[in-house]
Amino acid sequence: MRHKDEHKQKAIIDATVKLVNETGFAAASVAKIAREAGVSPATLYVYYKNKEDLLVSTYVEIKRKFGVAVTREYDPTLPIRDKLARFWRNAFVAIQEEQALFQFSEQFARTPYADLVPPEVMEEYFGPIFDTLREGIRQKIIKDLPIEILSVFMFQPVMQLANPKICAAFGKEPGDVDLAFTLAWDAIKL
Amino acid sequence: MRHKDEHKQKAIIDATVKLVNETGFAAASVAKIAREAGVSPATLYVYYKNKEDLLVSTYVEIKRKFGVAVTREYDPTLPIRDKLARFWRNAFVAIQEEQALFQFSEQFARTPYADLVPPEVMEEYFGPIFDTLREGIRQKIIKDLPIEILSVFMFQPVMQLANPKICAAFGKEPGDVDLAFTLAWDAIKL
Amino acid sequence: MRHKDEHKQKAIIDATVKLVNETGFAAASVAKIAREAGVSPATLYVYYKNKEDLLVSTYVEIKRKFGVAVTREYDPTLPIRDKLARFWRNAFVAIQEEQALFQFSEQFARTPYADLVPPEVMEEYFGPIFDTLREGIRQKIIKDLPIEILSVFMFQPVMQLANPKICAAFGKEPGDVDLAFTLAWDAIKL
Amino acid sequence: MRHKDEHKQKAIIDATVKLVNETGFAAASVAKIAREAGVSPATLYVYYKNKEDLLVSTYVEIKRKFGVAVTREYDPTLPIRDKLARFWRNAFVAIQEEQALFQFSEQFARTPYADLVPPEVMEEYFGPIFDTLREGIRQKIIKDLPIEILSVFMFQPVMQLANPKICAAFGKEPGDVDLAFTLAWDAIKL
DNA sequence: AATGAATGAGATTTCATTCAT
DNA sequence: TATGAATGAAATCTCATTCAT
Repeated sequence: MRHKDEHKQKAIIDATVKLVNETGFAAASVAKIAREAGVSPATLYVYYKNKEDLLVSTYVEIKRKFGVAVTREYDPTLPIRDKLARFWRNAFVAIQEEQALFQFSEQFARTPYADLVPPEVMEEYFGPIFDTLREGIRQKIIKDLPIEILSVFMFQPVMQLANPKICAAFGKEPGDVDLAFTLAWDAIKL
Repeated sequence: MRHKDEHKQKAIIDATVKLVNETGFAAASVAKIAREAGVSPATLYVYYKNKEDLLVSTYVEIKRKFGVAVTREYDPTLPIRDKLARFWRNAFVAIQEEQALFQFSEQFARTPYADLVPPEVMEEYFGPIFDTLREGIRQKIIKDLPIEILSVFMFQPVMQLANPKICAAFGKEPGDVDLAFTLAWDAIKL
Repeated sequence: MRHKDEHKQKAIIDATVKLVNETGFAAASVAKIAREAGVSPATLYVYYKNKEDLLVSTYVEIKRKFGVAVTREYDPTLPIRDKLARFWRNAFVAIQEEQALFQFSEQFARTPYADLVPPEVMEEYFGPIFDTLREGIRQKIIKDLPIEILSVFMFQPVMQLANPKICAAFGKEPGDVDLAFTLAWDAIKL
Repeated sequence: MRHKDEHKQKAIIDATVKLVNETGFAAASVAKIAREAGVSPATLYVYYKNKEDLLVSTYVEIKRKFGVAVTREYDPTLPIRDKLARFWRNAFVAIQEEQALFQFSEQFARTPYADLVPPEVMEEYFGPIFDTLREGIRQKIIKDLPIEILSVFMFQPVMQLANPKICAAFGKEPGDVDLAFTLAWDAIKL
């Protein structure tokens, strides 16, 4: 018997991301995704239970990738501010480098589909960030507020800044990222 | 598509928002929207040219409503910080009060459909906000950065904070909103 | 608005019966039925909720027709034997005249679909037959056995005899039917 | 398709019968049958040419089994009535013991597939029964009618009586079967 | 012999829209 | 204006079967 073809798996995910980004969730049909991926629509059902499974799995996989990218080179010995700065810069770079994946995840996250993803999954991928914020609070460096709220001020802006559709002007000059981080930091620091 | 039966018009918009929120754009079919609104599918085409027109019009209408709500009681004589604080609070209250409309607009905005809406429309609704930021820069009260970037730090967080799915803990206590505004202000103030 | 087209309704039922008889339940697809009926597959779903509804409704309708035909000219004053003879002859004629409908119902009845039909429906259509058998028992003309068992001996044979595939030789000669009824009567009479 | 793995062969037949009985011919797909049997869909094609072959072979095999069961302990020296009584009782017991196989064969026999089975095959399995009826006619013990018609009156009822779905009340008491045979015998005896 | 992967063809059903009233 | 009927096109998914191992 044959083995599952890793190449096909990747082609399907890429096609899904591309089509959803270009045409939206509503118009991204299984047939079109399959054609884009160069496989038969039936083949898609060898890899995924159904369309929902395809979309949710793709989302989770993307979130995992970003989780890895953002927490890359995590150094627990750094000062709080530097740790957060690294996460911030990592996030900015990752989003810039994988615009398509990011756009997909942003679109997906606003969809009712998103409720199907268990929250533990997300928690796992971004744990170090939350830990760092908690540590900052304990050390009285960061304002004593719920983690979700601090996260919103710290990381929501970077997601917009890295999106050239929204902030075309941003990120071209060296120093832009450090400057923007300062704003985020100013928001949450004590 | 004007002045036919206002009551039916509203029923259709409400049904559209409800269905898109609950089932997503892909599953919100004309037939289901019509059933939810208590009219025939054909009736829908009396009010809107086609499905795209229905969705885009609904979005623009929602944005208009939020524009009005956010810039309500605009007082040009107030200090910069107080003007922004009012926008902020208005936004928070408006989102809280019209969760469904807000959710729809968030979902819609990430859709390729959103590109069909001319940017001037948005500019018109939220003009006073941009003016205020520009004025703050001139007065050297706010950091001298592109308006889009300041907007991101100032208003992106409130959109998340007002969403109980993301920040369940927020907004229950009096003072929450003022406190949160302080964070946003700290980010952009000089 | 338009009205539902009785002609189309009938065309769909006829097409269903024809295709199921000729190709079996498995091969009788909605598309083929629609084509045979001269309507769009989508139109079929205006009249029936889904394929199962189409098949079950068709079956119930056929049973109703046969119920009417078998109990036609029911005369409560006749002797038991004559009443049963009339049911018997009616059944034979009805089956002969509507071979296709009968074949469909026979095939359907052996299908798991048949369990979806509530038994009261059948009871209603064939009530007079059961009443007559009960009366015969009371009058000590018929063997005192459960109605189902008597029914089996009385009416199962006629269903086979009227089927030319099984009994090609039967029913050509006048007197065949009366003769065959005698066998059924001999089985259940005291 | 002979003598590979008898165990697998049996598993496939059992799965076929089970699925056809529970979900009908239309829904009994090769994939589901294979899963139920615990083999790969491809394996099925080692044993049978195609799906049709699987179904027809299963039917013929079941008919063979019932033929053997019904004519078991055939004693040519017995009187006509006793020979038929034995066939009758054998049939009743066989159907009762192999409800699933019987249900499958009943369902299959009404299907257009059934026309693919050459009639000689059936004749071979049930030959002794037909011989006995012919003998009875010759001895002027049984009514002089075509064999098919006598068969219908003699054996159609037992097929229904042994089906608990139709005759739930029947067969529980000792003597039920003998009593019922009397009815069948009364129908055809001179 | 046995199998999981792969697929073209086709299944059922729903879609957005128009028609006739 | 308002609508239920009607439909071609397209949706998702499963089918029986073959392939490569």
